[in-house]
Amino acid sequence: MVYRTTPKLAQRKEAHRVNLLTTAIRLFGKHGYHATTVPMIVKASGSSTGSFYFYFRNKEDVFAAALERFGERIAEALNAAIALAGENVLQQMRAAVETLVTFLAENPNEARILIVESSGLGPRLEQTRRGIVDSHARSVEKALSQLRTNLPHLDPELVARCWVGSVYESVYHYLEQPPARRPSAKTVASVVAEFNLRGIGAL
Amino acid sequence: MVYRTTPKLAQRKEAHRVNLLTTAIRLFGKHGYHATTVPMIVKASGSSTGSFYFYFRNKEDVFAAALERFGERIAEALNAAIALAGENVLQQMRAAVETLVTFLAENPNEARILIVESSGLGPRLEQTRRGIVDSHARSVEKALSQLRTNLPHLDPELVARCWVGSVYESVYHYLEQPPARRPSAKTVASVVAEFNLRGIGAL
Amino acid sequence: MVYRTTPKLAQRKEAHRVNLLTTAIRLFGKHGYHATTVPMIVKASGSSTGSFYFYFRNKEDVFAAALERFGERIAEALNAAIALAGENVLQQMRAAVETLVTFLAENPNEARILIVESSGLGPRLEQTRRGIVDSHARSVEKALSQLRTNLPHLDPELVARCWVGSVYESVYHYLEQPPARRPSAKTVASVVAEFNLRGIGAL
Amino acid sequence: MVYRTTPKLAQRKEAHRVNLLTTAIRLFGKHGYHATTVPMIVKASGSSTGSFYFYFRNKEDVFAAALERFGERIAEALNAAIALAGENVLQQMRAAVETLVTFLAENPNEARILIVESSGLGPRLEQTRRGIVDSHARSVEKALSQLRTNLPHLDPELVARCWVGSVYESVYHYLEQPPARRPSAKTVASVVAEFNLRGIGAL
DNA sequence: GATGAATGAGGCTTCATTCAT
DNA sequence: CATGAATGAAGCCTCATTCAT
Repeated sequence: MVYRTTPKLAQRKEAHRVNLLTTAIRLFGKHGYHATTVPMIVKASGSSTGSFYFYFRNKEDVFAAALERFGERIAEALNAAIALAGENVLQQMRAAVETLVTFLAENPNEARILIVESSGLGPRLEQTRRGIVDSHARSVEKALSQLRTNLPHLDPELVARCWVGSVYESVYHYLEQPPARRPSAKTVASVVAEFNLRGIGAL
Repeated sequence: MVYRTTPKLAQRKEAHRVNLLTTAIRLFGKHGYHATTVPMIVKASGSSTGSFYFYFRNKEDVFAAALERFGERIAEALNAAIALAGENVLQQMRAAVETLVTFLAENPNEARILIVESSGLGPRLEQTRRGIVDSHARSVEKALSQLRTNLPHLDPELVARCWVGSVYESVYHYLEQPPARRPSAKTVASVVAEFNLRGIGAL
Repeated sequence: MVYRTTPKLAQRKEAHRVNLLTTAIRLFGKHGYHATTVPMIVKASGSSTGSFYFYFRNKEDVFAAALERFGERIAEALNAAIALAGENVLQQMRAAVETLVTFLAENPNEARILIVESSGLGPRLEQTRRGIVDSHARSVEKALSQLRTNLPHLDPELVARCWVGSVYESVYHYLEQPPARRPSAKTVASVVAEFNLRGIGAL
Repeated sequence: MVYRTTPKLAQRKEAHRVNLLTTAIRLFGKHGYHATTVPMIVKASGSSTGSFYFYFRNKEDVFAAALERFGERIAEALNAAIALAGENVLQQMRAAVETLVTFLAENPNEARILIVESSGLGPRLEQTRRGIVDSHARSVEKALSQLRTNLPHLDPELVARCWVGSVYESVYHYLEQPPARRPSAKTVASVVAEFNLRGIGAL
């Protein structure tokens, strides 16, 4: 990782950091947290141990960074989709589920990190994961509260978990299948959305 | 681990093995797979390293054994519950969800092992986990096929995943809460069952 | 470090531990604390990293063990010498100084560890060192209190430090000289004893 | 480290160097040689890594510079004190001890560097330390030679070591005490002087 | 069968130092 | 001259596993 050209320093730094981070995500997604070693990341990214620890406090830190960044990207995607879906809350919910499924399916490495690898890694990462999952859950809860008038009453917190759980497990299962056997992400998305909307009694 | 009495050898052996396994489950459930070391298991069970490796091929092996045993117990519990529920498929499905949720909630260590810790541990354990999850999914698929006549058509494989995902995530969330804040397992079970039955259009 | 013979297990363990410790002392004495690495100790003793950490918690721990053991040996030597010196406190003091100097000179590695290498190594080791030095100082203080009748009054704590400092620095200097140039340890011992006894006004 | 004014270049450079050196001394005195890292010095002084290595060959080099500078300052202080003490060699010796003790006590960081931290750091620094200690010892030897007529004969080299050792250890001990418990530096100085003058039989 | 001492590969991390800008 | 990003050697330590007793 030697930059002989002359983009501005800040750019080079950012590029270096991103390069490390991207590589890390790929490897974490492929081998999992524990099986991915710092030397592996360093080698695969063409950087050096020193640089790694210059940009990240430690291994946990890159993982958290990957998770956080992914959380932000998900939030952006969801917000955009919801905005596009107009005023109708039902349309918004459907859009949200479909976007989430699609987005996860399109980012398999990150999805694996979030869904599969981020559990059981100690408090800090559990915390970060929780942050993301909870934010999904809260969106659902919020939408639910706007719909509740004529819906059967179910504990919204729990329903939100069901919602999130069904999305994650579907995507997990989807990603585990050999690409040849996979249905289109669109299909998965719409089935899951349907299931969930029915689940709350909205269809 | 000193056996002064002289029951038959086979019994002593089995007791020793079970003792190690039980201790391992507890520790895996509490600290997770990686944070639980063989010395920890050995010390906590009052056994010895040598015995550990006499009864289990390696660390992965105990974990797999724990997982498999738990899978069997779940299957037993589900079968019993379904048998009790009579002929009505819908009743059976509800009984299945409620039993699963309750059973997981009542065995938090094992549940954590299954839901939280068994992901991202390499092919073999992933396989074992898959076996269990898939068996749940297949039960759901089967029930679905008996109901399908008048249900909206949704890919049964996928629906089964939604079903399983909502159960696992609910229980995960349930277990993460401080006992004081937890609703009763019964409540959770019935909400999840309701959600899932609605999800397939059966309510 | 493979023991194929069959002395009792406890003996083998002790021998292994002592072997490690002795090697460590030699290397610490020769290269100092920081320049001595665990791999060096392991290699030189024909043991293994694992064994090292089986017998000692960490590098600091061996050093402390070396220091403590040496402290005990010094105390034993001093007590024996004082006992031999009879009732006369003055004789005892002289015997103490001479024994200390001689003992240090005869155990150059340990002496270096105590005098040269054990400063500035963090609280725990500083503590251990202090323990030894303080015990010397206290012996001096005690003797002083038994003599004080007709001595000029000087703060005993301080005088004790002067006493210890002069011994240590003399030995340090002695050990730094090429063996050829060294006077006999006896000579050094008696000069230092004389100086110190005069220092307190006892001669 | 930004210089907006424009004093002559040489002055700026010198100021920069001194700033680094001063900071280094403070940190070395506080944390010790090994626990003080170049980044620490650089950050604390508001300079940069590059500058550090512009002004000093390496970490050892700053330490040596600190030691040397301190050695010079001690020598100056001693010479001044001796000059002030007049012709009487005994007075000179007393003045020397008292000045040394006081000076060390007044410069605790540097004193720690000299007494505590400069041992066991490899040949070069050992050498530098030796230079300073030896110069003290030689002063004592010289004074001794002027007094010897009516003194009991003791190997002057050794006596000089006792002398230095008692000063260092006293100051070491003095500095280790919490400021609240410390007697005045003056007191310490005079006790040590008394002890040492008696030690050579001059009182 | 039971024991636990012994092993060593390999992980994570620090930090002195260099050099391009 | 000043800066600080980049480097990588090397240290400490853990832990799954083996095997002699």
